[in-house]
Amino acid sequence: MPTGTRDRILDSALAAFGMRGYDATSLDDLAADLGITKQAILYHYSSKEALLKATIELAVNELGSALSGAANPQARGFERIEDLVRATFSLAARRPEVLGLIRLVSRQGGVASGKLASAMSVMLGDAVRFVEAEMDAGRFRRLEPRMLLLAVYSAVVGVATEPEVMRALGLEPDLRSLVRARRETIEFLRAALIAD
Amino acid sequence: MPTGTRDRILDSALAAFGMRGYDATSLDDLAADLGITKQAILYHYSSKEALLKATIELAVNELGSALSGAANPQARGFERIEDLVRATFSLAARRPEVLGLIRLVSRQGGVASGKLASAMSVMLGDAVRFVEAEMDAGRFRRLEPRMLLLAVYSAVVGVATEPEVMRALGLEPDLRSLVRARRETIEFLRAALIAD
DNA sequence: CAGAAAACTTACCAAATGGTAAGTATTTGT
DNA sequence: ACAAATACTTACCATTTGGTAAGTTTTCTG
Repeated sequence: MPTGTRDRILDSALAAFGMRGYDATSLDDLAADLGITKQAILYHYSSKEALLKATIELAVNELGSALSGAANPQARGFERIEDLVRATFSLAARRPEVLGLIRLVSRQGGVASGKLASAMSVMLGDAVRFVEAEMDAGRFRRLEPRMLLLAVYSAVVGVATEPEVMRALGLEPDLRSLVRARRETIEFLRAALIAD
Repeated sequence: MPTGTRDRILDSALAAFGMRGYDATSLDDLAADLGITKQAILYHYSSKEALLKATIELAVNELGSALSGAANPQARGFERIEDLVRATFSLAARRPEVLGLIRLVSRQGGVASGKLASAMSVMLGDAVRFVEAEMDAGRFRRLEPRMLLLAVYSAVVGVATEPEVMRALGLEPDLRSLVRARRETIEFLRAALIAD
């Protein structure tokens, strides 16, 4: 629970931007939800765009700490991937808005994508090195590491954040289905990654 | 090239909604691009929402015909998946707005998602039956068919439509990279799907 | 060729939106 | 105790937005 008004605004904005979209969320809506006036928001954040940047920063930090908290440096090979996928699904269940916002920005690009890109490329750089090392050790199938990561990222984030497609497949996007989706995604990735 | 004004509006709207987003596109913008007035748009489509529904219908049809045109009914096993992935990437290169719009709507849900969901569930139903048959024949690894499709769909559409993540990975989202992404995605799926 | 239907345009409008200016209450440092 | 910074609110405002009403031109039809 955030204490200060500033944090409450940030939290509410992250939820609204991540779930309903940036353009679809007005400052008046946000203010009404928080029981304050729009100008209180503009006091803490100089503009709507500045608020967006702050929410992106928060989302990237949350994703980063969720993943780094999960990544046991001892773990080798597929175990480590499994940990990361679990952490991603856990985040998707706990705070869907975080992945929602990251997806939104990473697709749209725009002003704030610079921050996201630079923060992501550190994480992705580590990931590339890990995958390369595993390939060299013969534990992972040899594929182009960056493309492989893109496919893995897309699959995991897509499964975790695509409720309408789940519905079209006749699956309700509730917690039980999400757990099954996680299990199946891990099996899918296991099959794709592990060298024979 | 569309001839009538009505078709030109639809085409332009699909491009704008799919690439920049629904809320981010105003009817005035659209009208200015087309060299007509906003009221000309509202003459052909009763409201912005009605226009959105029409663009979704068009996008679903384009995706449908791209996929059904690619799916050689003779093809069995992974060949068929390969054809579909190629067709999806080809569509992503030719008309990125089509996949963009579908992704947008499938994530956002909202009013128009009903149309999309019903159109998609036919295609997905066929896909589920195909995957199940291949599993029964022992050609595909046995996984939960619907979850498998969700993962495959997410991976393919994600790779094909996530330019910012590609950039974060140090890959320029140009045609050459897209071709490589396609090849790597196919290899990735081959490894994941084909039974030992 | 008349008239009516189709395909627009010009003229408005009410509501919503992001943002500014100025005032007020509250906390804080000295 | 007092000034100054902090944390707001009330009052506006220009612009944009989707949409309506009514008029005008073009095209089809009998």
